[in-house]
Amino acid sequence: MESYYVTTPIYYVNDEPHLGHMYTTIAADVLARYQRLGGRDVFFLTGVDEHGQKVQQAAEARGIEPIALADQVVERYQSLWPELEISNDDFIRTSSERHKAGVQAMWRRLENAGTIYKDFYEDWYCVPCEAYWTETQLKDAGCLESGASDSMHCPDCKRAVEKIQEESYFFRLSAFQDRIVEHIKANPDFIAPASRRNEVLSFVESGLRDLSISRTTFSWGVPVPGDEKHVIYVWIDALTNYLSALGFPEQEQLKYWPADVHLIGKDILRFHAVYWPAMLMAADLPLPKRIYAHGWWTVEGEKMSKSKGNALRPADLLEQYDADILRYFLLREVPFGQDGDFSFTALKQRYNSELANDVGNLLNRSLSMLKKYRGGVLGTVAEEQECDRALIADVEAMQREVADCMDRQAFHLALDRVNAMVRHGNRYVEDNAPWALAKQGNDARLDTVLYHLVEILRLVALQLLPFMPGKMTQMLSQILDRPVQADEFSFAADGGWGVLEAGHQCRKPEPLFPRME
RNA sequence: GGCGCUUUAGCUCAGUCGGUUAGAGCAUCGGAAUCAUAAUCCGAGUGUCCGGGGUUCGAGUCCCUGAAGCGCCA
Repeated sequence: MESYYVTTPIYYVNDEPHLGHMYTTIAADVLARYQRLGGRDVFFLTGVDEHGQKVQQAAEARGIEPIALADQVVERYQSLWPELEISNDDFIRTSSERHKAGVQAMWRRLENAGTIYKDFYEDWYCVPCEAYWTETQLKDAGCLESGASDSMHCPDCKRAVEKIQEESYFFRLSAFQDRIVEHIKANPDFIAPASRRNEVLSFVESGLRDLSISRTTFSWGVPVPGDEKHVIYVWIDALTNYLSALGFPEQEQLKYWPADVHLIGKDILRFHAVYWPAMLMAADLPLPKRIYAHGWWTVEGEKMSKSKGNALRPADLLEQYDADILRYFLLREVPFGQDGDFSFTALKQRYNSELANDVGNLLNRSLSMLKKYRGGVLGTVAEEQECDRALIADVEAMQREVADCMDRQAFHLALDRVNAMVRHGNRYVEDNAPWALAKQGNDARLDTVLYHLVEILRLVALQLLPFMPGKMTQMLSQILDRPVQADEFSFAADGGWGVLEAGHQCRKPEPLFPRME
């Protein structure tokens, strides 16, 4: 069976779960569910990054061990994901033994390949503030006292900062510049969306500098093999999660590697599109097939921030809306890859027009008529007319086009295509006016029309199942008249036209998406 | 400062290789229908395709230039 490996980033435990984490993880889940329906052997990974100075300091400030702090935040993620119907196959923690083994193995591979060397890392340090600043940060903040780089001052307290030198291991990133450029050029879909690809390309072409990959200033992390006063810095530690979760290095044959897609936020694009491929090249491992950087959400037109206090908390959203509604809105409202705005009026508008009025009402009116005119039982299909054939052709086109969209992570277009199918269904009802057929006693035509309606509803539900697993299992329950599970379906067994048979009984409908007032 | 992107209907956006009358959804207005969650369907549109210049038989599309907004890098 063909495999499919999709990942989210590992989320940093210094931060509570927010809308951004929720967004990436839902997108990954929809891909995973869609591929499972398509019969692929799916591995969907998410997890947390627990290491680093910030977590160590936050733990110290609270007088607890870093692992205790991490445990608390991990619990927040692990309890949130099921509420959002996230179907991840694994959850990787960087503090786990299997991850440490993977990271240290990666280090040794890089070392054996001759791509690691020891040198000194330079930084600026403000003694009173106990804060480290990079030269770039200071220059950006305009902290040059006399315009010369040896007279920097601290952006916070404005006092002079001193240059410190720290022993550090380096990775020869510069040696991979040409190969990375070649790879990006030879694989147009490697980095998506295209605008990000261009950014990365110009960044790499402008010249790569070697990367500092260890620290001695904190200890909460994976020790460098053979030099325990060094801790492996975030790049190698975090990125290697995608392999350690698969059993690297124990498993020589990594079943799911290379990943089909790493979903990431645009803030970590460079690490995934440049550092990670270089590391994999050095370690002589295949590169992921695609890295997709999605955009940011604003809330009611404003940037989310702690100081404004307008950050949307997933738990609060879930009190107001079904997980399915949030999943649908997030993926429908904004093209994946672009920034978007989360507004409650937009959510309500989309919900009412697309889910309540179009999908929900088509289900309701169709099953109501079936109940009213035929006791809920499907009849046999008589002679098909042109409009019936057009409807079937449209369903089949929808299935192909949605598949194409999902291959490109174009969620909003996939949903738009399904909505077009639903509109076609509503048009079909008007064109055929089953109530008139019932009045005329034209049973043969009435049965044919009702059958076509129920079949397209079933196939529409199947396409929407990855997006709204809860609502769509309800929809399928109404159609199939039995309790169903999302994972019992597949495109192979259920995706064809005509699976429902004459004599099949459907349920009396209940509104699936009640209108929001 | 360098590189790149964007600018199209009231709003959000699509528009392939230069080719008939520039499209979709939402919102608005008019009509039809009564199966349905007052949902649905049909119809009507409205356009300085950011400005200016150029290439061409022909430009939303290609080239030059200006403006505004944004991204990455420095």
